[in-house]
Amino acid sequence: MLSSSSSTKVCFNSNCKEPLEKWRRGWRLRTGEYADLCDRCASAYEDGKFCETFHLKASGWSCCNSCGKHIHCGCIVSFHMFILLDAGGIECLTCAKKSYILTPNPAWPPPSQFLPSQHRNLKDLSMKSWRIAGSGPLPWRKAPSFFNDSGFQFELQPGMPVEVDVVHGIDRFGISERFSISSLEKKQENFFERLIDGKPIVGPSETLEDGISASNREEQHNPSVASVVKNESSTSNVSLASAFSSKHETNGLNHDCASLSQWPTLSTPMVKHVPRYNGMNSAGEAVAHTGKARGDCRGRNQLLPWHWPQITNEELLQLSSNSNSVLTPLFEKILTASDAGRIGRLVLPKKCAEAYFPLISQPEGLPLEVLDLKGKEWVFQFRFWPNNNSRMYVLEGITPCIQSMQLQAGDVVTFSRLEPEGKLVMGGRKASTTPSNQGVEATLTGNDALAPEDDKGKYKLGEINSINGLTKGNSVPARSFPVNQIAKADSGTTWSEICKSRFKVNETLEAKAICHGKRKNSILGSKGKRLRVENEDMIELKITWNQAQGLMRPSPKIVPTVIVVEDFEIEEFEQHAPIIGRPTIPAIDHFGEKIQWVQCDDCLKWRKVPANALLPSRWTCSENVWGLDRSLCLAAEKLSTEELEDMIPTISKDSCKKKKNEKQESDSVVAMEGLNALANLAIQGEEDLPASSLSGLRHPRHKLGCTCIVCIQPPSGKGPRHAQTCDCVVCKSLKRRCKTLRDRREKKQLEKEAETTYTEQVPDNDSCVDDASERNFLVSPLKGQIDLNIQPERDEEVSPGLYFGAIKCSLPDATEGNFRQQGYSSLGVGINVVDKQIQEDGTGQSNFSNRVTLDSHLEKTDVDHHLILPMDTVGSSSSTATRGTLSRQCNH
DNA sequence: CCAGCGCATGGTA
DNA sequence: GTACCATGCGCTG
Repeated sequence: MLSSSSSTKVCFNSNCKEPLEKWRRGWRLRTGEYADLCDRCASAYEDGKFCETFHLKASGWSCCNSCGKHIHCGCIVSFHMFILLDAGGIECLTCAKKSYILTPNPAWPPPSQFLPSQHRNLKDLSMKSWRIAGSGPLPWRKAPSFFNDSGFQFELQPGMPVEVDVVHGIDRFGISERFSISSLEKKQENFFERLIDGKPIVGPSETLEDGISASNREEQHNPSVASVVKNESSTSNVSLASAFSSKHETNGLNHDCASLSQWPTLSTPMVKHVPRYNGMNSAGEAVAHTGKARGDCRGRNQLLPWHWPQITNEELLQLSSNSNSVLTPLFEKILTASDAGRIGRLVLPKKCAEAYFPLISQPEGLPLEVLDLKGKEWVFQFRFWPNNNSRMYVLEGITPCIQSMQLQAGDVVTFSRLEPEGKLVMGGRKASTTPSNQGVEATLTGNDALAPEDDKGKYKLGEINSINGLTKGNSVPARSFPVNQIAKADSGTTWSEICKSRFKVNETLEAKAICHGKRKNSILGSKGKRLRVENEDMIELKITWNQAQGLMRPSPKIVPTVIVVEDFEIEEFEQHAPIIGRPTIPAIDHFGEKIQWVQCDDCLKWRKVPANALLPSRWTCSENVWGLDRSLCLAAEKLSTEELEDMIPTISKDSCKKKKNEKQESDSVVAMEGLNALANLAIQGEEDLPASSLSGLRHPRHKLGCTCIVCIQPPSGKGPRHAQTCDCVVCKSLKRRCKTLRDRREKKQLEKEAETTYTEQVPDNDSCVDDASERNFLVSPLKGQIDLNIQPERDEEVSPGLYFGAIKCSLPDATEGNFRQQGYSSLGVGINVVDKQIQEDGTGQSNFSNRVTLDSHLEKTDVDHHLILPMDTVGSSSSTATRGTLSRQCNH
C-alpha cells in the first residue's frame, strides 16, 4: 500500500473528505491512478465493506441470486464483485466462482445502468501523465493504462451490449481496481489464480474431463487472445497487458503468447484487443469506448473495425522485450498513399485520435514522442485541421519513421501504448506479412473457427463465402468471441460487416467478389478506386449483370440448362461456356435481313456476317466463311466509313429511347463503354495494361508526366485552365482535331438535312448524338489514349472543343438480350472511328488499344449487379460458366 | 522552383 | 443526409 504524506489532500471518498496526512490506496480510478483514502475508508474498502458503509442509501443494490448477498451494483468500488446473469439478476463473485463457466458472459447492460448518475471524479478522468515531447505531463483524455492491469480488453459495438466474461466484465469500464490491491481482490485471489494457472473455472454443466470447456474446445482453432492475469503491484513485471491473436492456441495455452510472458496463459476467448475508452461523460455516465472521448460524447460510435489493433506477436516480442513494460494496443491504420507519401502526414482516424491522443484545442497541436519497434524515439506533430465542422487529425513528420520501417501504402501502422512509461509506440506491419491472415488482414480473433484458415493463414473463397453465408443477417458481438457466442448474439456488428471491413479483399479476386464495396477494402482508400482498375496482376471490371451477360456469347448450338435463382433465370453452360466474343455492329442489310458488321483485326476492314454468327474475340477476314469474296484482307470493304457512321445513330436510337426511360440504362451506357473498352482491349489481345499507364503519380491512369488534358487539369475541375489562345502542344493538337471533326460534322449535317425523315425521328434533346455521349470518349492528344474519365459538363468548360464527338452511338438494349446477339460494341466502334480520325490528322496512333483507361464513369455506373472480371479471363472461356438471363431488371 | 501548410473537395460508408 | 477521410491544390516561404 502506498503511503505518503501531504498537507492538502482529502480523502477521496466524497462521504468522508477527511484531510489526509497519510493516505492509503483505494480503488483504481479511470485515469489509472488510485483513490487516496483515509485509514478508515481504506480499511472499509479493503474489508469489502466500503459500499455497505458509505453507499448504503444509494440506489443500485441488488442481491446475489445464489446467496442473497447484497451488492452495490454499478458502484465503482464494488463493480467487480458481481457478474450479470443471463437470466437476469446478479451473482456475487464468490457464487460465480462456483457455478459460472468461464466463457464470455452475458451481455453487459449499458454502462449507465451501473454507474451513479453523478460521479465526483470527473475532474480526474482526463488526468494522465502522457509523454508529450517538450512538455510535461498533459491531460490525457482517457485512462491510458486502465486495461493494463487486468490484461483484458473488450470492445463495444455501437449500441450493442458488451459481452464480457467474469473477469472482463469487472474491468469493463475501466473503473476497477487492481486485483491485488484490496481485500476485495484478495477474495478473488483463488479465482484468479485458477485463471492464471490456466484452469478455467468450469461450470458443472459444461465441465469436461480435461477441464476444458466445450466452448474452449471449439475454440481450439481460435486465434483467441491469451490473457495474462496477475496479482499486480506497482512494480508489475507482467510483460503483456494484452495478448494477441494466435492460431496456435490450443487447450488453453497460447503458445505464442506464453513465450512472451512468464505467466501461463489462459484460453479465454473473450479477451479482445481493442482499445477502450472508459471515460465518463459530463453527466457522469460511463461512456463506452467510443473513441469519442469528449465533446459530444455521443458514445455510440466506436473505433471502426479496421482500426482495431492487430498487433503481431513479433511486435509484441519486440515491444515486450522490456519485461517491465506493458503494451496496450490502441489502434492501427492501413497506410494510404497520402500517408506514405512525401507529405509526411498521417491522417489519423478521428475517433482514434480523439480517443488515444492528447486533447488538443489548437490546430497547431502538440509534438508527440513516439517510439518505434526498435525503441527509437520519434517526435511527431499531432495536430488537426478544421474540416466540415469537424476535425481532421494528422500526425506530421512521419516520413522518416515510415521510411525507417520500410512501410508503404497498404502497410499497416499500429499504435500502442507502453506502460508504465506511457509512451506511444508506433509499429509497422507490411501488408504482405500480416501475421494471422496474410491475405486477410483481419485477425478474426476468436472467430476463425468459422472459416478455418489454410496453412498459410489465408482464407479460401468458399470459406469466406461460408462466413458470409453463415452469418449474413446475424450479428456477432465482436471479434473475440467464440462461435457459440456468435450464435447467441443478437445485436452489434454483423459478421458481414466485419468481413467486409477486415478482409483485405484486394488480395484476392475472390475476396473482392464477395466483400467488395467497403471503403477500407482498398489499401488505397476511397481515391484508390481509380487504382482499383488495375491491380498488379489483374484488371477489375465492374459491370452490371445485364452488361456481363451481354458480353457473354454462348455458342448458338449449345442449349443451356436454365436454373432459377431468386427469380433470375440462369443459363448454365456445362461444357461450352460462353465467351466474351467480338463486338460487332448489328444491322439490317438491303434485303431486310439481320446481319452484323465485324471488323477485321488485321486490316480493320468491316465485313458483313450473319446476325447469329458467333465470333471469337479475335477475328480476321480469313475467318469470314459467310462471304468468301471478302475472306481476304485484300478485298475491298463493302462498308464505307460514312455508311458505318450513319448506321451508328440508327442503331443507337432504340437504346437511347430506352435510356430516356431508364436511368440505369443511361448509366449503363457509360459503363458499357468502359466495359467494351476493356473487352475490346482483351479482344485485341492486350491482356496486360502497362502498369505505368495506370499508375502514374499525378493521375493514376496516366504515366507520370503525362500531359494529357486530364493530367494537366486539376482533379476537381477547378484551377487554372488552358486559355483559348493557349498554343501549347496539347491545345494545338486538340484544336486541330476539333477542327477536323467540326468540318466533318458540318459536312454530315448538310447531308442529313436532306434526310428530313430521319432527323425528325431523332430530335436533338433525345438524341444519343448529344455532346455528353460524344464526350464520353476522349482521345488523348499525345498518346492516342481513350479517356473515359471525362466529366462532360466540366470538361466542356475546360477547353471548348477539346472533346469532340468521336462517335455517335449508344448501346443496344442489353435488357432485351440483343446485345449479346448483336454484339455491338459502342466503344469498339468508337475506337475505330476515333482511330481513323487520328490517323487522318496524323496526330494519333493507331495502336491505342492498350491505352484504354477506365475510371470513375465506370465506377459510378455500377448500379446494378456487378461482375468483377479478371482481365485474364476476359476474352477467354472457362470450362463452366453461367450466364444470367434476367427475367426482370435487377433493381439493387 | 520546390516543399510544406492549410484548406477544399469529393468519394464512401 | 451526414460524417469521415483521402487527396489535391493554392498559397506561402
